[in-house]
Amino acid sequence: MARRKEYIEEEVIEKAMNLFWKNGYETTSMQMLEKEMGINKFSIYSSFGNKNGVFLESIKCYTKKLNRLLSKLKASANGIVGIKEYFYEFIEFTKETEFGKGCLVTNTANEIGEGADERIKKVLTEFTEEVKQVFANCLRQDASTNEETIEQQADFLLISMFGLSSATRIFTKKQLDNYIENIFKNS
Amino acid sequence: MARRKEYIEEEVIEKAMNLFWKNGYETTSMQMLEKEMGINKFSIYSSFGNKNGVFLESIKCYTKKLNRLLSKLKASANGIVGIKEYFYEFIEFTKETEFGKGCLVTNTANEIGEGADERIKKVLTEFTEEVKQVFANCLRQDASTNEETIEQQADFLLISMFGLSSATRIFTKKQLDNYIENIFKNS
DNA sequence: CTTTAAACTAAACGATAGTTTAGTTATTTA
DNA sequence: TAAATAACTAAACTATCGTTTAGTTTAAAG
Repeated sequence: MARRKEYIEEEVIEKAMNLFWKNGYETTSMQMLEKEMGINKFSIYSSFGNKNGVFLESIKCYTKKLNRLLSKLKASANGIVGIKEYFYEFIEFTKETEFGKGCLVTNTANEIGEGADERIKKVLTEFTEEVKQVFANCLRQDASTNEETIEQQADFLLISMFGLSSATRIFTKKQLDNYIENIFKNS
Repeated sequence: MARRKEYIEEEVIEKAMNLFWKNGYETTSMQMLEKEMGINKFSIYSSFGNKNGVFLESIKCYTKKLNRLLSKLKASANGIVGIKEYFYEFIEFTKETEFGKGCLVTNTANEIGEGADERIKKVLTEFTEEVKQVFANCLRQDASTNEETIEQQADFLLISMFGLSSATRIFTKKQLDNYIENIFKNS
């Protein structure tokens, strides 16, 4: 019975996501969000509750983006070679935006503490677990290995992803490529 | 010709370091520092200039701590096996404090952006480069390999350290051990 | 058209951020 | 022992934080 929103929530969240991605959670202020999202504080609060709410939706938006890469890996039947390709695509993905700010999920995992919003912690652990399962499924496509080995290899690749994410913030493309090659040396 | 300080700067910086280590730079406020360091804000500012100054000295204090582990590696002549031992000692080191907050250097590298204090960025890159050189020297102790390979292997190990640092915040001891074993599988 | 309620603007909120200052206490040294 | 000066305490400072509220505009529904 009343006025319609003049903005699309998915659109403004994408802009918020980019700001959080670039600056991290703490450094990003509501004023910065207001400016970047192009809407008033009132609108932000009525749509997302509070700053944590904006951040939560931003991470969901981010994981949705990353999930496009991940679905490609899910669909592939190239075993560990597919994972290697995913690693290369991942470093390209982190360069999609002009700033070299690693991976929002990893950045957040490194930034937040125990007191952090439970919903955010949940999204992070769930996404991390999902990535691990995708890796594990790929590994099962290759020569027969027992489940314990697969689990360990998947963990290894997952932690390697954390290193790669940090590395994209600091190291050169050449160093990143070299890192990936070393991970998959015996594959 | 006047009163003496009632605190030792090295001692209060160690306390500040623990707070930054636990909470990160942004989350740690001057009030928290005041309480933890046990001295007045005036004293903090007269000793360290500003919050950035406290943080800078905290990182220097941290790298000094880490350098004790590193000197052990420098002194060792066990080649890559020595590096592996260092990795294991490193995860123990991150558990020295009751909170599992990874490595302060890595945390900071993941938190700060372009606009960060140049002195802090300098300390981080210098320390990172030093670790890489120690790794490289160890690698030279082993079977003859050319300099390019050594450089690449050192980069690989350095990035692996970043992954391990993040991982200590999230993963179990078992998973960390498994990760290290995988890194050095073919050694 | 009029009613009605949601979405807008913009200003204000209290709390806390990092930093500085005024005034007091203490100790060295001449 | 007195003068000088650095370190102390505690309060105030301005700016900005995240959040809320009061008042206006807009458009859907009766």
